[in-house]
Amino acid sequence: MDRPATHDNRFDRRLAEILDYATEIFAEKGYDGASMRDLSRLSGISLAGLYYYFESKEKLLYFIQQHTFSTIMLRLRERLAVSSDPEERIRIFIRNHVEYSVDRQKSMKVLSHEDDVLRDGFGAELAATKREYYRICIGLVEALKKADELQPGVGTRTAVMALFGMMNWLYTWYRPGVDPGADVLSREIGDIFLQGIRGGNLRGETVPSSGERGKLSTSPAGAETGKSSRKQK
Amino acid sequence: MDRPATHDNRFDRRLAEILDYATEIFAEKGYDGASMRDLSRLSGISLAGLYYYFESKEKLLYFIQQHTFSTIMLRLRERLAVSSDPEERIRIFIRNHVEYSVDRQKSMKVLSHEDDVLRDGFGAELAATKREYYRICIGLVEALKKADELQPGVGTRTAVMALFGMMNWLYTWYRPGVDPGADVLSREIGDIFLQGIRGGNLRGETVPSSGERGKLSTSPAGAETGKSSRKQK
DNA sequence: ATAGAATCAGAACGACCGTTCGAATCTGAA
DNA sequence: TTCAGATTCGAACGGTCGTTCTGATTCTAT
Repeated sequence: MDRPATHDNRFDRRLAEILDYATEIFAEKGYDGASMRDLSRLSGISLAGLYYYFESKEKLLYFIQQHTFSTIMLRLRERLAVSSDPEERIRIFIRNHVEYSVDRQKSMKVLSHEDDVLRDGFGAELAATKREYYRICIGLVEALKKADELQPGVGTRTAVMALFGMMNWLYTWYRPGVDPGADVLSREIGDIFLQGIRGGNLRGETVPSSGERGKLSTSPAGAETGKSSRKQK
Repeated sequence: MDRPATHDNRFDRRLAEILDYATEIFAEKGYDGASMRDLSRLSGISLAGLYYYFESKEKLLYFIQQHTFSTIMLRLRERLAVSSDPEERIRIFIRNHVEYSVDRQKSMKVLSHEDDVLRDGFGAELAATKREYYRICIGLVEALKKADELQPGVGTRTAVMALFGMMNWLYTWYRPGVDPGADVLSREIGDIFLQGIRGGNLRGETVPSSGERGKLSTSPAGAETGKSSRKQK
C-alpha cells in the first residue's frame, strides 16, 4: 500500500555509498590533500554527478564526521543504560569507543585527524557534541573517584585526556589481524586507565601535594574535548 | 683567529628563522592547507626569496620534522645515561617527551599530525628514526617488567602505544597556563602508565589468560611507531 | 671599492583545485 | 508508449597551487 519515497531511499543509499568512498580517500590523503576528482575516480561517479548528492566538499566532511560521532554517541547511551556500577560504566565507555575505532578505523581517522577543518555552522555543532562526549567521560571518572573514595594523584581532566589519547591514537598504529581484537584491547586500555588513576604500586609514594593544582580553572575558555584550532585558508 | 664560514652561519640562522615561521603555519593550517604564499606573507620574505634557502615545500617539512625528532632523541640519550633504574628510566623517557611537547607544541603538532605526508627518501629516514625511538621505549618497558617480575596483563606493544597515545595527544588539548606544567604532567602520565601496567587494584582480578595473544607476530610487516600510511596525490 | 651573497618585485608556467551549467540519459508511473 | 522528473555527464570557469625565471637591487665582508 504505502510505498513512500522510493526516490529518497534510493538517494540516501547512494549518498551513503559516496560517503564511504569519501571516508576512504579522506583517510588516505587527508581532507585538504584529497580532491573531488579523486573521489570521482574512486567512486566511478562523474565529477558533476557527485554534486547532485551534496553541495560542497565541506559538507561532505561534515556528513562523515557527524554520522560517525552520532553513531558512537547513540551506542554509548544504549550501553550505559544497563549498568550503574562506576567501574563497569567506564569500561563500557572505553569498550564502545575502542570497538568503533577498530571496526571503522577510517571513519575514526577522519573524525580525529580532520578535527579542526570545519568552521562556523558545521564545526560548531560537532564541537558541541564533542564537548558533551567529553563531559560524559568526566562524569564517569568522577563517579568512580567518589565511589572509591580515592584522593586523586592525577587530575580528572588530565586523566580523561590521557584516556582519549590512548583511544584516539589507535588509528595511527592499529592493524587488524596483527593487534588484539577490540575486546582484548578494551580490557587492556581499561586496565591501564583504571589501575592508573587508582593509587598504589608506586615507588616513591609521593601521595600528597601532587596534581590538581591549587587555583582551579582560572581559564577563560570552556572545557574542550581536545584538538586545537586551525586557521582557515 | 679562525672565523670559519661566516656565510654558513648566517645562512643557517636565517633558514632556522624561516623554519620557525613554517612550523607555525603548518601547525595552523596543516601541510596541505598551507601555501608558500602564506609563508611568504608571514615571514615577510618574498616568494622567490624563500627558494634561496630550500628547494621545495616537501624539504621544508622534512627539515622541521627531522630537526624536531633528532632534538628529542639527542636529549633523551643524554638523560637516559644518568640512570639505570628501570622505573626512573621510563619516567625520564616520559619527562623528555612531554617536556618537549609542552615546550614546542607547534613543532610537535607538525611532527605528529603530518606524519605520513613525506614519502620515499625523506619519509624513510624519519620512519627509521621513529622505529628506533619506539624500540627504545619497548626496551625500557621490558626492563621494568623483568625487574618487577610481573606477569603482564597488558601486552608490551599495546602498553607502549597507549603511552605514545597519551603523550602525542597532548598537542590537541594542552593549553599553557591553564593545564599543569611539564613537570606535573610528566608525573601524572608516568603515574597512570606505571600503575597501569603494574597489576593490582582491579575488581575482577582476571589475572591469568589475559592479553598477549598466543601466536606472536605472524605479521609480515615490521613493528612501527604508529601512524598509518597515506597515499600520495 | 668591490666581489659575491642575499633579496627583491613581478610575471609567468603548467597543473590542479572546487564548483557550475546545460545538455543528455535513464526510470517509473500514466 | 509517453513523458515528467530523477539522475548523470562532459566541458568549462575562475582561482590557487608550487615553482622558476628575469633582471635589478641591496647588503656585507674584505
